[in-house]
Amino acid sequence: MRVSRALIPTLREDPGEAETVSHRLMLRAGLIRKVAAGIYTYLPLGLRIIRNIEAIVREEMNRAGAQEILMPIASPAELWKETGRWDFYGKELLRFKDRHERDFCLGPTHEEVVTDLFRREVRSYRQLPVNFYQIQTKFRDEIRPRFGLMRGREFIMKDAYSFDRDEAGARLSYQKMYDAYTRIFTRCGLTFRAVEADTGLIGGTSSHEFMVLADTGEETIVYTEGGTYAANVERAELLPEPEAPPEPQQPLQAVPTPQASTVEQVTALLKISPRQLVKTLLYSAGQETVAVLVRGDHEVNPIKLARLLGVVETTMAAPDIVTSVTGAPVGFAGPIGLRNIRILADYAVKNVRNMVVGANKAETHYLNANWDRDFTVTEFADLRNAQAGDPSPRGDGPLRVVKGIEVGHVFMLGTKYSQAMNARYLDQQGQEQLAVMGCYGIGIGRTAASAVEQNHDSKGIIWPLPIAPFHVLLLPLSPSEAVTKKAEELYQQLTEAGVEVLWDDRDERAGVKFNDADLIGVPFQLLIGDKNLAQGLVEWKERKTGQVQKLTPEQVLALASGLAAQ
RNA sequence: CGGGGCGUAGCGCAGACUGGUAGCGCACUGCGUUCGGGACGCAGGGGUCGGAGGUUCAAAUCCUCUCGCCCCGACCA
Repeated sequence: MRVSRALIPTLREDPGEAETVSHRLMLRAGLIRKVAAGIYTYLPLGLRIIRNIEAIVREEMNRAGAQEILMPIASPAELWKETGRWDFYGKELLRFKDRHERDFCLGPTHEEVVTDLFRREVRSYRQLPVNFYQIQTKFRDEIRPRFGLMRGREFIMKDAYSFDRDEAGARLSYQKMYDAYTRIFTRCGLTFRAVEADTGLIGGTSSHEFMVLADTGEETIVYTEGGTYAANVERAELLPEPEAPPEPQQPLQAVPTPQASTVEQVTALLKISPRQLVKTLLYSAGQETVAVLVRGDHEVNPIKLARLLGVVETTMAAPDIVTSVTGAPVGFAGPIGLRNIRILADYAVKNVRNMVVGANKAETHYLNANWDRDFTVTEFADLRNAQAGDPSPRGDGPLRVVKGIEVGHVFMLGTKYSQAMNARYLDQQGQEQLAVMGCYGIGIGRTAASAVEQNHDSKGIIWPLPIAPFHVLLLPLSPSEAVTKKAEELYQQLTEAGVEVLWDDRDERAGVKFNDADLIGVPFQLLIGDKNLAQGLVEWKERKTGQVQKLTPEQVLALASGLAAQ
């Protein structure tokens, strides 16, 4: 491709709208342009990267035995009503009506549509297992789209759905996808980790997320040094702490804490450690309000709470509920004297003696409260987020914390959707059985953005070769006839040899070309200048290291052809 | 949805407080010179100042409403 004929609108300056590295660089390198919040056009270079990732995904999915199909973006409400997700999915599901006033939505995921296909077309155990996948545009009306392709509303996703005869089969299908994902992200040149995860809106019995490690990641993951345990912090399990030796119980005492309602303020005022304070948080779970006790230096995990209570979702209680339950303004809730409400406490609270708690009275806290003397805990449970230093549930050392970007997610669905939609097959005995499902997603655009997060320097992007928009960027450095002629010749020879070459044939000065080349991040630059050419040499420069080799055109041809063949 | 910020030429911004008919850099067009890390000269083109309404002799500027975009938050009582 010739730069002079292509739309590659690089920007000299950082666009004002972008903060994150990948967002900024993808705009500056002329890969994408925004159409609306979270909605982007892929320009020629950006699309080439997307297509490269898709090709790797496709190869590995096919290799794993999955069959490619393509489902529609619009789907009718009826299917979603069958599984209850028409109501359950909430505002993220973009709904609309057709001209006949029939309800439709833009598919955020395709369990309903694929399960409908399965129940209509697949009859026999002999046809199982099957795995259908597609690479398609999804729409999720995100609360807050951000960071360019990282969290878009419209985005390209590979989604796959497996159907098996039984749990054991489903586990095999799941493992195949897990292995395929490992190969895919490895081939894309990413540093990643598969972690245990929560199943969220998709549901199901268990899941793993594939996390690209990056400081800008929106997800927090915990893992152990030895690598035997890794989980999303939403999911990471914490075991009960060993019981601490008893301490003498001090008398309960109410103290004024004027202007101090947060943990920070109260601990500063009373000159105590946050570990000595126990927060009392009120949560709404459906109609019920519950009190949740966690140590001052810990955070409640609302997903764990919801799971314990057997509800879909828990939210912080509204201030008026807090006031009516505790009789005090927000900031002074405590467990002592709370009536008609379940009091759930995190395991760690059990070991806090003579704790500080809110007094259910404005600007007042209690000192020296003890759970076995002053109030009743309905249940101790794992209710908080793991943090660095917590013990691993596998007993293999302290947990460490890193940030990650979720690029892939695999789920064991069980029979959640087959049951709801009556997707059955006939087994060997002629009996109807529910298909056991799994589903598996990869964010294609997010994978591209993650690659930028992990591979860049101050000058721009450094694409891993397998997903790079081109293998080689050909840079004639002067407009002399000799240079122009040699560039044209090499362009043709390389292209014929199967090397993907971007030829910067613009009438620009060398500096401009160098800067754009570094920004776009094609892995290798082929420099043609008068001085070297006079000796029959050209330069081969690696973007990542800046290393330059002076080679003959023949050597370049051999080298580049070898790379392209990889 | 809550908080903060921003919409002025393709991009980055100034002008607004103190109202007087729009400017800078880059990019773009033409000609010439230049040519290995973002060249230079000369001559040009391009903006209903996000939109609507209002105040005023006069509005990018003041007031009201509205649309869009970005950032933080939406768990810590």
